[in-house]
Formats: sequence, structure tokens, C-alpha cells
Amino acid sequence: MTGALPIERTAGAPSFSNNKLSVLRKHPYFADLEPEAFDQLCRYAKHTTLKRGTTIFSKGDPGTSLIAVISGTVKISISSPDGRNAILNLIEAGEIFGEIALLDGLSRTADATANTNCELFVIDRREFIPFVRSQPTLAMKFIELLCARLRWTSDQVEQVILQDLPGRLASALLRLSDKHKPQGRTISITQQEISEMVGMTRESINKQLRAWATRGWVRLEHGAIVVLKPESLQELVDAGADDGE
Amino acid sequence: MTGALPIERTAGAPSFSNNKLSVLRKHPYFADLEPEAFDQLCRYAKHTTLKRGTTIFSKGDPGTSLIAVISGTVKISISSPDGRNAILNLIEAGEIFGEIALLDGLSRTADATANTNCELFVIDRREFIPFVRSQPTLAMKFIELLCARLRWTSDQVEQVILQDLPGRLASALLRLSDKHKPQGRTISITQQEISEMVGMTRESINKQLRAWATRGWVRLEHGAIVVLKPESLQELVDAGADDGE
DNA sequence: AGGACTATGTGAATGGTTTCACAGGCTTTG
DNA sequence: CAAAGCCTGTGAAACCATTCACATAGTCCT
Repeated sequence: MTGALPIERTAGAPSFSNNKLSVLRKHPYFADLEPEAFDQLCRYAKHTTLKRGTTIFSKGDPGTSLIAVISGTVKISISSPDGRNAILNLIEAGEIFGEIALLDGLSRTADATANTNCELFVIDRREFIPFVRSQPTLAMKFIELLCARLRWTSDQVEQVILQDLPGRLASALLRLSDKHKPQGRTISITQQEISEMVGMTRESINKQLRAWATRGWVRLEHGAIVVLKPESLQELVDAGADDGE
Repeated sequence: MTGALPIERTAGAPSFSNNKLSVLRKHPYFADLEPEAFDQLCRYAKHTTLKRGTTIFSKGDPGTSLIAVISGTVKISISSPDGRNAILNLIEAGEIFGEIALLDGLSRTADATANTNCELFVIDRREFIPFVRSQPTLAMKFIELLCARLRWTSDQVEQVILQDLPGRLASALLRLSDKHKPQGRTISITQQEISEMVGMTRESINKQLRAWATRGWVRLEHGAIVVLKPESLQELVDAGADDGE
């Protein structure tokens, strides 16, 4: 894996005042950025489209770009030599990723793959860093972004180390349903994916979910989970061990 | 816990051109900061001394300060309702911590306690944020700091989710001995502390360490561990499950 | 030097998760 | 509209780490 992003379609920089960018513009990270700064940022962007399953970059690659998701979702994951793998985050439309390697110039910390077909904007490091330096507002935005990531990741460590299966699963569901608030309580994710996010097997996850389903805490659909009683799950997380029986 | 830092001794701002600051000055984060900026930064600092075990702040507290360690070490940890607790990081002399809550203005993500007697500098948020905004170089430094933290934390997630006990322990030892390079391969840490860093029980850790000790990979001392064959430990991490037998 | 405290060492029983081995149910695709 | 492929569901056996219950060994304090 050499890490070059497989670009299928690339459009020259200048004019992207089209509606594609509105997805980005609306997102908290860019919403209160001055219009000129935002336009300038877009000038560095290259547009590309990928099919589900495509590798965007791999752990260890030199990281020279920041990537924004216009549509679809991107999976950030890592894998061990013996085949197990773990999902660190799912990036949705309007969010950006790859900022760590972009900002510190070191290698990628994880793999990124297209989890669905998706459209991306790719921003190159060389042009970007001086730009950030010159825009204190943007720098502060990135500081906020990094803080948010750090909070997310610390949370993950906390859950994985301190909680047992039910606790981990519950807090994962809560974090995910928080992120998807607009879509109600339906989380579009497979049990396989959730299991890789919390670091347990699909079978164990399935059994726990099923137990909660019979209690009416969640409803299981094909490729999705609906959280019906977030309060109950929250209690379980707060209470520590014990599956809520 | 209300989160006010228990200040035993406070010195007015102006003149701290004494040798205490040289510890900070030498550290990578501040080494190539312009002298004027560094001096100005020190003007916001309050000096305090704490005894081992003192709580510096608790998870959930409003975070209004950045703290630099002049001497001693500080433990960053979290704990679950049922008493288990996990160590996220150990901050040594010359390093800073508490930057997340300082920079994003939200609450503390973890507890901080003095792991030994220690001397600290405390920098208040209100005065600090405008200062960062005005100093692009400093802002970039913080971006680098946050990136480094994120790499450390992601690494932790990776190890905890993907590796079994031997693997986790091995990579924890390697990370720690990296940090302590100057002191040779001796890591000053108790088995209790290590167990809380990798999220397993002290007993399990002890048994694994003992097994490695008889194989000559490590030497166990009172309150310390000497890594004798880092290569063997590294192999074990790379190879995935299997305790190296 | 003695007592208190913290750190280390170890075995047996328990228990939560994984592993393995299938069976159905949806969905997508040629 | 099959067939293939991914998702879900489920039980039994095996395993690894925890728990519990002590015993020993350093260190600090007075």
C-alpha cells in the first residue's frame, strides 16, 4: 500500500461554488469561518469519487492530505497481524479526517476505507500549512477539532478499559445515536461493525443486543439498530458492571 | 470535587527567570519558541507545590488552566463507579497537561493527581487564549502537542482492543522505556500502575512479567522494571497473540 | 530497630468471552 | 429470479483473565 489516494475523477481548483460544498459549509467546523477563508480553502481542494471498499490510505503511509467527506461514510480502522481489526471512527458527510498526519507531517495512524460509495475533497499539505499559519481563526478551529477527537478517543479508551461487554456496548450505542440525532434513534450500522468498534466478537454483541431487544430497550433491524430506551442504557453505563438485569 | 487547584504556595507573576523554568525551556514544546513569547507565557504562570496523592483536578471539573510540571510526576487517570481505575498517562517534569479543557473550554476529561511530590506552574485560561490567538507559532506548537496526544491515545486504543495480555503488556513496556530512554532501560513504575495502564489485574501482570523474567527478557526490581530484550518484546507485539513461547 | 505500609509473588476456583459450527433471512446482481 | 454474499441468530465447549485468599519482601517513619 503506497498510500496514494486513488483518484477516479479530478476537477481543477477554481470554481466550486456549487451545492456540493454546502454540506461542508454547514458543518460546525466551517460554519463560522469567514467566507473568504472558506473560499480560499476550497481552492486547494480536489474532488474525487470512490466505490465502497476502496482503500483511501493505510496506516504508516506518509500523510500529506486532509480529506473532507461530501457524501457517504468513511471507516477509520486498524488491524492486527492475526486478522482481527478494530474500527476507531466512522466519518460522515460534512466531516473531515486525516488531520493528524496533515498537521504534524508524520505517518497515518490508521487505515481509511470507503465504507459506502462516497465523494471526497482532498486538500494537500504543502499548500495548506502556510494557510493555517496565516489564519489564526482556522488554527483555533483545528485546535478545537483536535480537542474533540481527543475527547472521543479518550472516551473510547475509558470504555474499553473500564467497562464490561454490556457497558461498552451501551455507551457505544449512546455515542452513535448522539451523532445521528437528526435520523431519530436509528443507527445505521451492522452488528459486525459495532463489534469491531467495541472490541468484542459479533456473536457476543448479538446475544447482548437480543437480550435488550426482548426487554424493549432496542429494536433490531437489518443493518440498523434503533435505541428505544437510552435512559436505561445510560443507567447501565453509570452503574458499572451488571447487564441491567 | 470542585476542581479548584489546592495552591499551597503562590508567588506573584513578574520575575521567574530562575532555574526552575529551565526545565520547561528545554522541553521540545517550548525549546524553539521565541524568548519574548516564552517570557510572556511565564508571566501568566503561578507557582505551586503539592504533596504526593493530592488531587489536582477531577473529571468533569470546568477546566480553566494549563499546568506545567516542573518536578515530580502527575498521574492522569479515570475511574469507574465500581472502583476500578485506569491510568491514561504519566506526566513527567518538563511536560504540560490539562491542555484539552484549556483549549476548548469544556470540562476535564480525566482526573489528575500528584503521583509524587511535585512542583507545578499553573496558567489561567482567560489570559491565555487571546495570547495563543496572537502567536501563530504557539498555536502551531499546541496543534503539534494535540497531535502527539492523539497518537498516544490512539495507540492505546489499538493495543487495548487488538492485543491480548502479553501483547498489551509488551507494548506498554516498550512505550514507557522509549519515554525514559535517558535512564537506560529502567522504568520506574509499580506493577499496580502498569496493570492500570493496560487495563488488566495486577496479578495477571505479575505472572506474565515473572514468566518473562525467567526467560531473561526483563528484570524485576522493587518499584521498577528493566527491559533487557526489547527486540523480543517487539517481536511479540508484531506477531499478534501468543506469549512468545 | 520495630511497626506500618506498600509492593511483589502465587495457587485454586470462578466466570465472562471467544471459538466453532451451523441455520436462517435479507439484498444485491447477473 | 435464482444464486451468491453478507447479515443475523444461537448453542456447546474451550480458554483466558479475574477473583479471592494469602505469604513474602522491601521501605519509610519514629
